[in-house]
Amino acid sequence: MAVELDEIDVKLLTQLQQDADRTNLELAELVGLSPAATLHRVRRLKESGAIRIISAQVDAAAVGFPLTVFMAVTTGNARATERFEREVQLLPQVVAAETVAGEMDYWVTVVARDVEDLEHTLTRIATHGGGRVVTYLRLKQLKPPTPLPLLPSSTTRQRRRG
Amino acid sequence: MAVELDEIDVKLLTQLQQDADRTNLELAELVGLSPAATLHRVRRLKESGAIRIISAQVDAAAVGFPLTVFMAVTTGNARATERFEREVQLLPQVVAAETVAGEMDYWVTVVARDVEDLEHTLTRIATHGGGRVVTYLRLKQLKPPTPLPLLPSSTTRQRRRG
DNA sequence: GGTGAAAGAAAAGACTT
DNA sequence: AAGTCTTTTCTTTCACC
Repeated sequence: MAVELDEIDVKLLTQLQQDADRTNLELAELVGLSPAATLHRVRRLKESGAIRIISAQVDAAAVGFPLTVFMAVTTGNARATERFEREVQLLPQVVAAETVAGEMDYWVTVVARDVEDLEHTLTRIATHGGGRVVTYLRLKQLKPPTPLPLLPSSTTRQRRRG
Repeated sequence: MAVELDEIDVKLLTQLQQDADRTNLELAELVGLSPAATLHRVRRLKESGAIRIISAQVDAAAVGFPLTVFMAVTTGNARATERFEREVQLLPQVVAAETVAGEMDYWVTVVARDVEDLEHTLTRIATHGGGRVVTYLRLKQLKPPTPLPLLPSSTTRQRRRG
């Protein structure tokens, strides 16, 4: 919790997570601040690292990747782990990967143009350090990415539940 | 594959996925086009649905959510499924959820301020339709979200592998 | 940290190729 | 579709509160 947020910061972050494709003027109006102050705030949020990047969310299916597969992966020994981590970085079809603690060791997101493409990527992973591999074919978004349930940093510890 | 892309579209989408916080002028220079043409292209990509939204990627840990947990969930009967889907929509700590085909039925992303907060959310899910629930605590990003490995839509079917 | 105004930059539109 | 030019609008900075 490195960054302190007041109510306006929370509003700004919530708005920007939903749609960052707005002019500073619109944003200022939305949060009830002057354009100049809004600009300052947003810059501060970027510099502080609260906002990592602004990026375009591309519809994978619309641009030729109708298949998205999530994979839970375990690796055996240190050698396999190393191979696996390298392979994940190299394969462009792997669009995200996380290290996790639990029943499995990694969570990997793969996109594919077709079943053949998919099979190729899964095989590569299975034969490059992947031990147990469980795959899940993404069917649909039940809840699309939602803004974080932010709260202002109160001096007296905040606590609220949804 | 609803949207046809040429080489410049691919460049634009790749750039915008990495950083959409640039002026149209900079973007135009990057892809080697005039500002007006670039503006047209980007608008077209938004209208066609290739670009879903432009959004701020917020660092959850930096703004008070040090814990991210992925959950694989199965629901039993139709009644449990309905309860579960409703709960997922209601809980603000659930920041994303997907329907998947495979060993489990859902993939859910949860953020939490602390272990207590997390326990609360996991219990809510487990007691609202969640059948078998497997949780994975996110440790670190192995491969941060990467642009899709886009290719221009050639008339003769394109095919390339990484 | 905020406001308001003025200068500079970028986006939007019309026209040409 | 793309380039250039002009108009309109937004962004940015600065002086002040």
